[in-house]
Amino acid sequence: MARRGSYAKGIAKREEILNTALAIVARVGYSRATVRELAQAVGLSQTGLLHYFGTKEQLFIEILRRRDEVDGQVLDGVATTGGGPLDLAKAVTALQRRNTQVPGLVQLYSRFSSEAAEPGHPAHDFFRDRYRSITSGGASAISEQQQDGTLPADLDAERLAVIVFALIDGLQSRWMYDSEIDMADHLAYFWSLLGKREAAAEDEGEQGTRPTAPAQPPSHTW
Amino acid sequence: MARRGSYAKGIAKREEILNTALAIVARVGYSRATVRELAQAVGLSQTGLLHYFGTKEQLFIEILRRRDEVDGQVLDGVATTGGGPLDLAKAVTALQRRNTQVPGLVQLYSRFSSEAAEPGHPAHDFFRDRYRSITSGGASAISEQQQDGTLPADLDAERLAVIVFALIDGLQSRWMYDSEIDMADHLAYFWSLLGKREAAAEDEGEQGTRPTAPAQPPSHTW
DNA sequence: GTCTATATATTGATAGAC
DNA sequence: GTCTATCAATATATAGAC
Repeated sequence: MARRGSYAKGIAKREEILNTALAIVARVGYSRATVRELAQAVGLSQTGLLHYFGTKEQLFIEILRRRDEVDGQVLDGVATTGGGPLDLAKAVTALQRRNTQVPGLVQLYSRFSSEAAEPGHPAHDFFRDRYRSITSGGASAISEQQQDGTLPADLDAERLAVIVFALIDGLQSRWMYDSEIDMADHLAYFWSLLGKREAAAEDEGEQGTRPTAPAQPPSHTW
Repeated sequence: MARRGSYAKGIAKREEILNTALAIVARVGYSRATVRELAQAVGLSQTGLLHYFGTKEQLFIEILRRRDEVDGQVLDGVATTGGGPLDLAKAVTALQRRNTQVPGLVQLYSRFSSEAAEPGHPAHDFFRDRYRSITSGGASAISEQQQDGTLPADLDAERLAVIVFALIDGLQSRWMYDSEIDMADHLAYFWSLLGKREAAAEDEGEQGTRPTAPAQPPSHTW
């Protein structure tokens, strides 16, 4: 993109828009999140908003990217076992619990990803890459935990990673129809079925956001 | 609905439309499955098609109902262990393998169900009820297998049922982005993690449609 | 029952002024 | 950078003839 005018200001405004849009979508969901509606919510005209993102799809992609970033930061503070490897069970369970608070985002993800499944869709590559990324990241985490002894060594890390993230998606789809079902609880139960488990079991009840380790460990960007 | 004119003929035509539409959608997917397109495919005008189903949503609901019926019939011939209870692992694995052959239907299900997650959507109740139905059916099957000894007795049948069907949905979402991943294989692997397993393991390789038992057992309509 | 023609409603995108 | 005004593309639904 050509940089003219106040470059820094443009970025800042973009950030501001993104954060607001993220909050709006989280509340009103996908259907009402038209470009017009979003523009109005951030105090811009439709054209003004599109000026920053070009198309609706690009805007939504950026929203989801931002969400992933935020989630990654949350993970850093909650899912590392005292400087050890990422505790995947703890991580995904925490994120799933978090999702309960932002139904609109869950809906955005569900609908947008299902639409973009079509090969020619502008967001197709984004989701494809994201899937691969989280799967490979998840598989790595599992492998580390296996060496660590916190997960059984005979598990197929790659296949398990695919299964875990598929389960997460599926639970969200289900939850949208029945908010009574506890996504985090089901996820924790799944981990408990894997045999040996350290952290997954202790994460049953409340949604306490106790900062286990306020250190500054590596950022898990997926 | 008021019955006038040839009632039987109306039903027959409806059936014919449904079967054709099912095949069309299975091939072209959701986006191209507009009422117009579907109407043309069955040799009717848009209005002519809508005459039978009222709205697009109703049409799609009926298509999915029909699909479930067909799937249920398939199950009857493949997933019963010699007159015993339904082998859930075998059943869902077989269905998942079947889904590989009808990408358009997988897409229809994914997109339509994500759209209908919105509370006011015409198809919301259909999916809600369907989820409940398959979950309760799945939980029953698991319970029976536990008594039967083909599944560990300490499993939480209800929670496991939710997990299984969520996993199925999630694998489909993933598969649309990466048709290389073997849904049935991952599903089978999941079952293998549950400890004791009888039938799930033998279902690894090919997609042979050998009719294990050509009997006429009870129909599993979920 | 089925068709033609049309109404209606949305929405994302663009042109061009300021 | 931002806005007003407008375009253009769908797609569903309906009116009314045959």
